Amino acid sequence: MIAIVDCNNFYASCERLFNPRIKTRPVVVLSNNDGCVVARSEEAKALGIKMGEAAFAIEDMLEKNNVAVYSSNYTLYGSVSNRVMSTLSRYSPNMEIYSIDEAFLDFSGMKDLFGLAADIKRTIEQEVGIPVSVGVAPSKTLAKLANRFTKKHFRDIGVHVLDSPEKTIAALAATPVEDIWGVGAQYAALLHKHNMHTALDFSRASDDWVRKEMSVVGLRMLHELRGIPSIELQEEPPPKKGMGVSRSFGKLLTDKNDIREALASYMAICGERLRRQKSCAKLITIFLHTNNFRTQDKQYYRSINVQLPTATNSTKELIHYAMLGLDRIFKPGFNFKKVGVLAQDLVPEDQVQQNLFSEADLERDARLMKALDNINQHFSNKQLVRFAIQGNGTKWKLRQEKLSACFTTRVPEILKAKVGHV
DNA sequence: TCTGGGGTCCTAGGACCC
DNA sequence: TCTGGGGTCCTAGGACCC
Repeated sequence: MIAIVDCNNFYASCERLFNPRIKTRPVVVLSNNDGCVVARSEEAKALGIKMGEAAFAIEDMLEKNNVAVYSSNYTLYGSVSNRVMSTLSRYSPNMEIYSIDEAFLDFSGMKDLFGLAADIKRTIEQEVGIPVSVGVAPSKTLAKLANRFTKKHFRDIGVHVLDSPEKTIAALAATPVEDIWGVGAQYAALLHKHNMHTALDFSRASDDWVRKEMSVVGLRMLHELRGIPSIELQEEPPPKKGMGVSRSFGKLLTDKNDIREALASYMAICGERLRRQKSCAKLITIFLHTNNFRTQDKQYYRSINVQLPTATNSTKELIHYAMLGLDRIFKPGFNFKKVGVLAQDLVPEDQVQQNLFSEADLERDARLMKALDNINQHFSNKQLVRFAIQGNGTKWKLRQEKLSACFTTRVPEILKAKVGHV
């Protein structure tokens, strides 16, 4: 049996954790750039605020309903996540951290699964202060389904175990196809078109039809819903195949120099992440595009691959080649919204084929990067030390107007408690 | 004026080789 | 009038997840 533990409204719950004053107010957290809603408390959901809704479109409504609005504070959420995960790891030797707010636990061979799940819920809420829900079932997909089922129908219990055919069928029948893990808008439309509306309907579809219409991905889902585990628990996260950094600009940009600054800064972040996981990239992809929500604007989307002569994770080298790429795809006369970079063909740092002629440079570069990382790390990854080309971000940087403090990671921002007189 | 970012996996089709 | 077939690698695009 497999359990999935999922933090309820995670980002919103994190904001509440350090700000008791918003315990009873509706809370929403916005995406990067304060663009759209990415997390909502129950009260916010009850107001009809949708996931992904554009913030500017509901501004008045948020104010009228006294909604507490926050910019995303990933440093804070990451550190709360670490606490949740370390508590969870006490409950099973085999665990997969699936996302910032979810983990699968292997419950095979364990007894009293309901009691165990209930204990997890109680403990996380007491020790970390984040509400969670737990679903337990024979497969990951059914565990996710059990989790959603309890959230919808038994929220106050927050724990559900599918340990009998009767309970499984009841949960399948109560779950619309679009709520199945792995079914998005396209597959949901397809299933409805063929008269399958609940997970139970889908679980009774024929293998051949599903294979043909939904590929092997659909087939795997189908088997999982029938209780045959087909998606394994992944304890070690597999090495990343690529890593990308991109951001929408705080405002539209037309000037190539501004875009160069932004791209250099994203490349620097990417380089830092590469060094942290001790990888080098052999290929980088640069892309640049306009805002396709603005129908009044001419649209432009281009990307380009730049093969690096030697795999590298030196910010200096990476920026150099990123700029060459940008030179080839930049075109004046457009309102640009976003630029980004993907580092691909990653190889372990210690397996890089070195170019015979540049070893001295490589070593010097590596020392420079190490010094730079040390300093920046000390200042909570704020990229205090930058290359000149990165500029200061005044033209393109994100809007983050409602950022909460880094309560858990920056000493000056640790929560202060006042005790005694008012 | 304002609509996120970072990933994964799968498939189809083209290029190329023998 | 005829115009192979199979394997591999690459890329673009689609679908999904949180």
